[in-house]
Amino acid sequence: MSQTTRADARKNRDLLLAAAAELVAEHGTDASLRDIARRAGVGIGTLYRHFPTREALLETLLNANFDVLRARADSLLASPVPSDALLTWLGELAAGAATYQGLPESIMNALANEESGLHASCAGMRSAGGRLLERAQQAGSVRSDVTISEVIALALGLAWAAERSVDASDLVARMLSTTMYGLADRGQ
Amino acid sequence: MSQTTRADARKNRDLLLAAAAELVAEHGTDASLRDIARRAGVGIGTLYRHFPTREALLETLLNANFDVLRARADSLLASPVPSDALLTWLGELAAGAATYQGLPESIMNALANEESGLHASCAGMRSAGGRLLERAQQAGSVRSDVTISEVIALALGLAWAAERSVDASDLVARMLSTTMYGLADRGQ
DNA sequence: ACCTGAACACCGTTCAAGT
DNA sequence: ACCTGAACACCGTTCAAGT
Repeated sequence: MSQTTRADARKNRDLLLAAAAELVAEHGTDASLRDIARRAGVGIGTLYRHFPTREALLETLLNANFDVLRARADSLLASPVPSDALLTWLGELAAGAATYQGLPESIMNALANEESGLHASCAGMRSAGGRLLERAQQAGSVRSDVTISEVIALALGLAWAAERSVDASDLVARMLSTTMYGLADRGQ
Repeated sequence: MSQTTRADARKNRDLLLAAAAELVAEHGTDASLRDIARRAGVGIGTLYRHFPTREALLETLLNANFDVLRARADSLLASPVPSDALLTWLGELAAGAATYQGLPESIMNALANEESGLHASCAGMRSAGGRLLERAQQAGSVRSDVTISEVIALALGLAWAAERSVDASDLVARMLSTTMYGLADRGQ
C-alpha cells in the first residue's frame, strides 16, 4: 500500500471513469474500450487492469444509479396505494434504463447471467422491486401469477422499444400504465 | 444476359443464401458476413456484390416470412372478433420475430430507417397490421389514441425481452394478452 | 505495483487485379 | 460480367517488457 503508486493508480482509475462516462453517454453501453482508454490518456492495458470486463466498468459507472433505484423501491413501500407505487417504480426503472443507449440490454443480460460484473447491482435492484410487487399482490391489486422478473422484463422491453422508436416520446409511460391496468387482479 | 455467367452468379447467390440461413439461425442477425461467405465457399467480395448491405441479405432471407405475416393480417380482417384478431396477429409477429436472435432489433431499426434494405418488407407488414388495428378501434374495442407503430413496438419489445429472459417460455403471450386487456376502450 | 503498447485474432468494407 | 482476396481501419483481449 505505498502512497505514491496508489495515488497514480487512483488517478488513472478516475480518468478512466470520467472518459467512460463521456463515451458511454455519446455511444452507449457498447462504446469502444480503446476509445475510453484513449480519451483517458492511458494505455489499454491499464483499463483492463482496473476493470477486467466491460461489465465491471459499467458497474462502477452505474452503481449510484442502481442504489437510487433500490432506495426508491424501499421508500415507495411506505406509499399509500401499492399498485401506484409499483407503477411509479417501474416507470423510474424504465427512465433510468433509457439514460444510456444499450442500457436496457446490459441490465437484462446482467440479470440473466450471474457471472456478469453487473449482476449484483441489478439483482439487488430486482429484489427491492420484488417487495414492491409482493405488496401490490397482497393488497389484491396485481395478479398473483406475475413475477418480478417478468414485470422488469416488460419495463426494460418498453424502454428498449422506445429507445429505437421515432415517435416514442411518451410511449413508455403510456404502455406501462396500460399494461398495469391489464395486470390488475380481477379475482379470477 | 449471357447464359453461363448468369448460372454461375445465381449459384453463388443461392449458396450465399443457404449459408446465411444456417449462420443466422446459429448466431442471429449479427452473424459474421465473412463466415457466411466462407461457408458458402465464396469470396467476401462476392457476398457484397450480391448483397450490398447486411439488411439486403436479411431482406432476401426473410422476405417470405414477412409476406406470410402480411397475408395473415389480411385474412384476419375477416375474422369475427376484431380485438382477438389483432391480438392473434401481434402474437404471431412476436413469435416470428423470435425466430432469429436479434431479429426484433433488426425489424425495429428497419421500421425507423427508410434507407434500410429491410424497410420495405417491414413497412408493408406494418400497414397490414394497421388495418387490423383500425378495425378493432372502429369496433370500439381498442382505444383510439394508440398507433400501429406503438403496438408493434410493444410486441417487438416483448419478443426482445423474452429472447434474453431465463423463464420466458410464455412471457410474450401472457404479457400481450395482459396488455391488450389494458388497451381496451372503456369509453373515457 | 503499476503502466505501456505491440501482438493476435477477429470484424466490416473497398477495390485493384484477374477470368 | 463476375469473382477473388489483399488491404485498410477498426475491434476486444492478452502479455512481455519496462518503471
